[in-house]
Amino acid sequence: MDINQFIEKFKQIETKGFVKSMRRGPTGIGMTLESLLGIKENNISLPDLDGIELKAHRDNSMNLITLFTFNRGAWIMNPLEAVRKYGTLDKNGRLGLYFTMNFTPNSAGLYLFADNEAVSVRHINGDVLVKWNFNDLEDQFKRKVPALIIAYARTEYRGNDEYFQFYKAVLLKGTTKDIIRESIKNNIILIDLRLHDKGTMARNHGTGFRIYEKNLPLVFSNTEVIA
DNA sequence: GGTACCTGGAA
DNA sequence: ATTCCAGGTAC
Repeated sequence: MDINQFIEKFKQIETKGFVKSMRRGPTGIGMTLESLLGIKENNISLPDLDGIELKAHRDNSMNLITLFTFNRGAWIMNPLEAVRKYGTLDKNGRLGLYFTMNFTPNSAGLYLFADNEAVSVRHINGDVLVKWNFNDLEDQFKRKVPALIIAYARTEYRGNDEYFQFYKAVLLKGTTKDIIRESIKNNIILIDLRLHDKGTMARNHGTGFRIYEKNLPLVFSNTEVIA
C-alpha cells in the first residue's frame, strides 16, 4: 500500500465513526487499524506501508511510542538471569524488568552507559546486562522507521468493549540514520526494558526504543497532516 | 519451547 | 513525567 492508497482508505475509516476494537487490551487500536486498512498482522521488522511505518495512538494517552524493538545479539547476561537478579515483583507476583532507562541509576541500580560505539544497560555493581552498538541501532532505525504515519483516535467504552474513532493522520519524514545516536544520548529516544520471569524463560516483549509523541519532530524534519 | 519481533497501554 | 505493564506471531 502506498501513501495515496493509505489516505483514501483512512478517510473512509474516518467516516465510520466509532468502531469496535477487534482485540482486547492495549494493542487493540493498532490491530484494528491495520485490519480496517486490510493490512495483515505480522512480526516483520519492516515498515507497514511502502517505506512508511504506521502507528496508532489513543487521544489523551501520554504514553511512549515504540519506534522499534531490538534484542538480537544484544544481551550480554542471560535475560532470565538478569530478571532474577535485578527484577522487581510486578502486580502478578512475577519478577520483571520493566524499566524506562536513564543515565542515572534507577531503584534497581540499573543505568545506561554510552560511549562512541555503544549504549548499554549496566548495574552499579559492574554487570553489563545488554549492549547495543550504535551502528546496529542506526541500521534498525532506518530500516524500520524511514518515515512514520501516526493515526489518532478518540476512544470510548461501551460496557467492556472499547471503541475507536480515527480522525487524523500525520506523516513524519526526513530522518537521518545518525540522528539516533544523539537522540539516545540526549534521552529523546528512550530505552524501555520489558521482560519478566515466566518460569523457565524470560518472556520478553522486546526492548523498546521509544519516544514521546511531542518529541517526534526531533527525529523527523518534516511533519504533515495528511488525513 | 524459547527468542525476537510485532502491536500498544494505565495509574 | 515516572513506574510499571498488555496481547499477538514467525521461526
